[in-house]
Amino acid sequence: MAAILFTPTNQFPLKISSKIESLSLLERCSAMEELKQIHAQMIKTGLILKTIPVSRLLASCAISNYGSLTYAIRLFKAIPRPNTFMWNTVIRAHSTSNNPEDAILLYCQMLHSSKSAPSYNTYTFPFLLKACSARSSLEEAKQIHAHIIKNGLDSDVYTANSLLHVYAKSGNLASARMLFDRILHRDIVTWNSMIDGYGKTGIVEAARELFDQMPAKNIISWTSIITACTEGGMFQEALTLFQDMLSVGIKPDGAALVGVISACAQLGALDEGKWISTYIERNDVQVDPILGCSLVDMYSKCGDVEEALKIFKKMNRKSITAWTAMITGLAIHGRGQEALDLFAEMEKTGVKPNQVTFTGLLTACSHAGLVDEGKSLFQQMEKKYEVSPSVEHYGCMVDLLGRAGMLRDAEELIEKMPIRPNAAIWGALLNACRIHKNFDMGRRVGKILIELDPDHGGRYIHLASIFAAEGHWNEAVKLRKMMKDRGVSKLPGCSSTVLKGVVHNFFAGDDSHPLTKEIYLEWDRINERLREEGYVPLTDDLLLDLEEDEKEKAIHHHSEKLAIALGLISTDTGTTIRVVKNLRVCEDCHLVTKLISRVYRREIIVRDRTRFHHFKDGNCSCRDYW
DNA sequence: TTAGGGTTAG
Repeated sequence: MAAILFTPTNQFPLKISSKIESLSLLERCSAMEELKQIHAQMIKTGLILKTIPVSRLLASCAISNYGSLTYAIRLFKAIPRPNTFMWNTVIRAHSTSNNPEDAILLYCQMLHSSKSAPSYNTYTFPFLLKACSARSSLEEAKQIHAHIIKNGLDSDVYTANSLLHVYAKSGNLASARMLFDRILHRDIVTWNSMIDGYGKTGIVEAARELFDQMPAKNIISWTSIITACTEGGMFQEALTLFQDMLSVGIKPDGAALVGVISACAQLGALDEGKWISTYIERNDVQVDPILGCSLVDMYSKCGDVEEALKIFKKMNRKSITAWTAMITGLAIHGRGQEALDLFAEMEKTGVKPNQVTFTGLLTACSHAGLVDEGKSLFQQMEKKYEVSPSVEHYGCMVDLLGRAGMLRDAEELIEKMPIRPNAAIWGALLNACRIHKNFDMGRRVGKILIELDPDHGGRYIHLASIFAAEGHWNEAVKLRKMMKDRGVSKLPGCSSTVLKGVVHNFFAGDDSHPLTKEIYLEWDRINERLREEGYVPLTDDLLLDLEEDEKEKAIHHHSEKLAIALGLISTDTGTTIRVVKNLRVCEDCHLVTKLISRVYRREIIVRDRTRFHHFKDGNCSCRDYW
């Protein structure tokens, strides 16, 4: 008589009467509770002793998205003589688990369990190598490679691809390339692994060359090259490749979109980011936790924090990464209190903060001047949350105290910190000395920094500007000479603005733009109009020993001013102008942008190296605290 | 059976 099944979902036929039926039921199963019932019925009917049904049951338990590895292992242990398929199934399940090392242990057990004949087959090694890849264990991969050669399985394309992947992922590109050249019948996976491995190690040009040579490309090839460009800082190329991908008719999925969304985030390309957002909605692309997180990050970094919040609130599953991205987003917009409120909300949901979350939180406190809150978080992070402060967290604290004018406290923290302070820590203190015009401390810190970071031009400039501000021109000139003698150059300031999908980059005094004449003429008009409003250029930041009018000329050709001037002549009245700058905005540019926002009635959003400035009606969201 | 995706101080 057929067994009766009672399922919570009632989606099942109510009986198992044959081997075929058990297989069909397993295929339709979608929850562990259902699987357990099938298991029970299989025991009752004796089907559990049949190889194929028990193999399928084991696979459902071990590999399906609703399964349970613990349950699978119990089942596996009860099987008297597991065959190769069953061994492979449990090895495979462990390779993607939290304990991939167990896959290797199982392989050893497998070898011992069958001494007479080899129990592995070509399916075994890809899983094992995946486990090595997850553990970043090149040594184990090499040992497995030896087994593969010994057993003559190295010509199997799956095995060869897996080996290639593990070598490429671990940065062992010479071995990966050797394997690649030896594989006679390369398939698309061979090519993709190679592109992804050359991309991950930062050799984007080589990845691009391979990509162009590929006989046929699929969505993973495109994703790999787009992601490689984004990770290698070639954001515009990532955007162009994305357009190429669309034009050849490849429909992007979530993973492909993440790469290009990140490129938009880095570029501050809001319109392109919005276009992708709309694409996701119109094409019903599933917004999984990773895609959602990258959208939140993109909207925050493109200056639209409200949209970031909307997306964040809509996300069903909020990972710690998503919470952190949102907290950091609020932080860089100076919305410190909201960042802290969001953290409190996160705690209620039981999500545990990590090191990056605390970096975001301390940044939030720093940019909003929330000194007590920052101090308290810093004290609690180790005691309450078991997250040890890293050099980044000390950096945030030095910045927080320093910006707030508590220079001595900041210096004391550096003296007491258990980790060796790096250049960034001293850099934060030097910046605070500059803001609060503490020249004595500034000189001291500047000298430490130049010793610690002798190739960083910004350090010399910082210290020289402190000397200059004090009127010590000789010392400032000496530093400039030192820089020149040592062959150190300063990272040039660069601002960009995106207009109709095209990125326009400007350096200070740049005359390479096709509209350069119009841009400089526009600046002259702006200058005249602002002076009528009482604008007096702030040249204090300049270290150059120049006459006042020369200083003004230098300051008026700063990259952000050129980008804003282009924005004013190229966009309609009332359009928000968005600029991204690689360095900190100078005092004069900050003042000018505030005035432009009032006089020209334009919202201007500037993202500088550390944060956002929203200029509107003559004010800036940073409240001049930056 | 093998290949692609997210958050980080100054």
